[in-house]
Amino acid sequence: MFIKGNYSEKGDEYKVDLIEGLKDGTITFYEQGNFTDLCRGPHLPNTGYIKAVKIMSIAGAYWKGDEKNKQLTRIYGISFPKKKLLDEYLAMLEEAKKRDHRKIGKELELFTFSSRVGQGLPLWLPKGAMLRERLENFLKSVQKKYGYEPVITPHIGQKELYVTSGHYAKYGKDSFQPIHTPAEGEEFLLKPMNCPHHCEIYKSKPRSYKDLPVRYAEFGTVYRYEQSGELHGLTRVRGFTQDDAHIFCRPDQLKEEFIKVIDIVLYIFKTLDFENFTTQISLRDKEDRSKYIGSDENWKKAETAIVEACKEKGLKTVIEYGEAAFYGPKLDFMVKDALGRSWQLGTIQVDYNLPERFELEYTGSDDKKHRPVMIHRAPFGSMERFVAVLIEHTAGKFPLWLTSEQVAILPVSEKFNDFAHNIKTKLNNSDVRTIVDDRNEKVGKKIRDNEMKRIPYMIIVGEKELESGMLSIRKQGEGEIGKMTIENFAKFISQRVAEELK
RNA sequence: GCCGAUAUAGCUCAGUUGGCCAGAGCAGCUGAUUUGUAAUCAGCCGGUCGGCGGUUCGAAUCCGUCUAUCGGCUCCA
Repeated sequence: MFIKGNYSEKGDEYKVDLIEGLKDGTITFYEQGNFTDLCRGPHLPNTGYIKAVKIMSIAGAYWKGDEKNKQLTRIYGISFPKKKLLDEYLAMLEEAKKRDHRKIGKELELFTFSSRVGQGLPLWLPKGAMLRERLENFLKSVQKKYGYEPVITPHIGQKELYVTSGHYAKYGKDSFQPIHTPAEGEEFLLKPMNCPHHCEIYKSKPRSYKDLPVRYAEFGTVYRYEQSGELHGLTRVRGFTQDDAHIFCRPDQLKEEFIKVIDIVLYIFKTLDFENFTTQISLRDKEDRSKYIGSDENWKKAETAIVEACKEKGLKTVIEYGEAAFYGPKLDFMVKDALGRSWQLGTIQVDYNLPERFELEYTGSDDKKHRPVMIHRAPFGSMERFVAVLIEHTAGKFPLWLTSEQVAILPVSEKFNDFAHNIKTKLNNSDVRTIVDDRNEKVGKKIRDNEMKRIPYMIIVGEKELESGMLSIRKQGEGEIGKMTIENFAKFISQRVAEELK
C-alpha cells in the first residue's frame, strides 16, 4: 500500500494500474542509482555494461496492448556490450533490407501498386504474372496427383450466402460493403473466402459415403478490408488469391485426410527449399469456450486428430491455446521474412460449422443422413504472400524451373546478333526460356546488367563460338563454368529443372 | 483504425534561414565506337516538387486537409 501510495503521489497512474493488476501479491523493484522501477526483472547490475546504444524507432503502442486503452509512445532502442557488435548488427539490418520483397519486386518488375487503383490491391506485372502462373501450374499438378478436382466460382455472391455462413454477422460491418444493383433490395458481396461457394457445389447433388472424400480446389481471389495501417507489400493486401481447397470427408476419414494435406505442404515446401518454417497447432482457449461453435465432442475429436497427425508426421509443433478459429482448430505453417517478422503461410483448418450451417449431408452405409467434416487448406496461404516470402528467401534468385528468364545470350558485338538470335530460337524450341541482350554495349556492361536481373545463366558469343560451335557459359554469381554445344546446354538446363522438381 | 515519420524525373537521391528558368547519377532516345567475362564516350529527352486549399510581393520550402508509402501498435474469416 505504501508503495502504491508513493506512485499515486507522483501521479504515475500506469505504475498504480500495474500494481493493482498484480495477482500473486509479490512486487519486485530494481534500483539504478536514484532511479527505482517496478519491474519483474531482471535488470543489469549497473549501466556500465552498456557501451553501444542506438535509438531504433519511436512508435505508438496501446497500454497493455489493448486497442481500447490509451496509446503511449514507445521508444525502441538497442544496446550492445561493444560498439563493434552494434555496427555488425546494423550492417546485418542493412543487408536484410536489400532482400525486402518490395524493393526486389520493383527492381525485377514483378508487381506494383497504384494509389488510383487503391491501397492493398497489387498489380502483377508480366514477369510477376509469369512467375505466379508457373507456381500455380506446379500446385495444380501436385493437387491432381493427390486427387483434388478443380472448380471455378465467381468473385461475388449474394449477401444471403454470407448470412448463411455466419461471416456477415461476424465481419460484415468491418468489410467491403454490399454491392447494390438496379433491383430494389438486391445485394451482393465481394467474396472474402471461397468456402461458401464450395459448400454450394457440394450441395449440387446428393452424396453417398462412398463418394467421400470430395476435394475441391480453386485459385480463388478474395477481398478483405484489412485495416489501412496493417497493409504491407504483398504480405498483407486487400485483394489476394488463395491456393484454396476444401475437403469434405466422413468423420472417420478426418485424420487420414489431414495427414495427406500435411504431406502436400511438406512436399511443396521441400521443392521450394523452404526449410526454416515452424508449425503451430491452434486449439481452443482452455477456459473460455463461449466463443467457439460446435459440440464439445466434435472439437475434442478434431483437436486429437490434428495433434496425432502432427505426431505421426514427426512435425515439431508449438501448441497455442486460444488461437483456434471460432469454427475449428487449425495447423499453421509460419516463416520469417528478411527482417525477422513472422508470417503465416500454409494453413490447414478443421471446420464443423459450415457443414452445419449449409446443412451438408451424405447418405451413410446405414441409409441414414450424416454430416460431413470440412477441411480448409491452403499450402501457400495466398499467392501474394507466398511470392513475397519466396522473394525474401531467395533474394530474387529464383529456382531455375521458376524464373521467367533462364538464359541471356550476350553477343560481344553487333556482328554476332544474328548468331545469338539463332541460338535463342533453338533454345526456346527446347523449352529453355532465353533472351538476347543485343544492345550496343560492351560485354562487361551486359554481364553486369544481366547479373543484376538475376538471370541464372549467360552465354557469351563472338567469333570463337561462331567458328567452333562451343558456347561459353557463365553462371549467375559464379562466373564462367565452361564450354558446351547448344544441344548439351539445352540438356543441361532441362536436367537441372527436372532435378529441382523431383 | 491509432501513434510517429515520409512523399522532388521511370529508379535512387540533392535542393542551405521562403527568392533568378528545380539539379545529379542510373534508365530511355540519338550518334560515335564493334567491343571477350560485373559499368565505353558524347549529345538529347524527361518533373502540375503526391492532390486540393491557405499564408506571402514571392512557396518544392511555412500552415491546413486529403491520398499514398514507411516503422510500430491493434487486427488478420
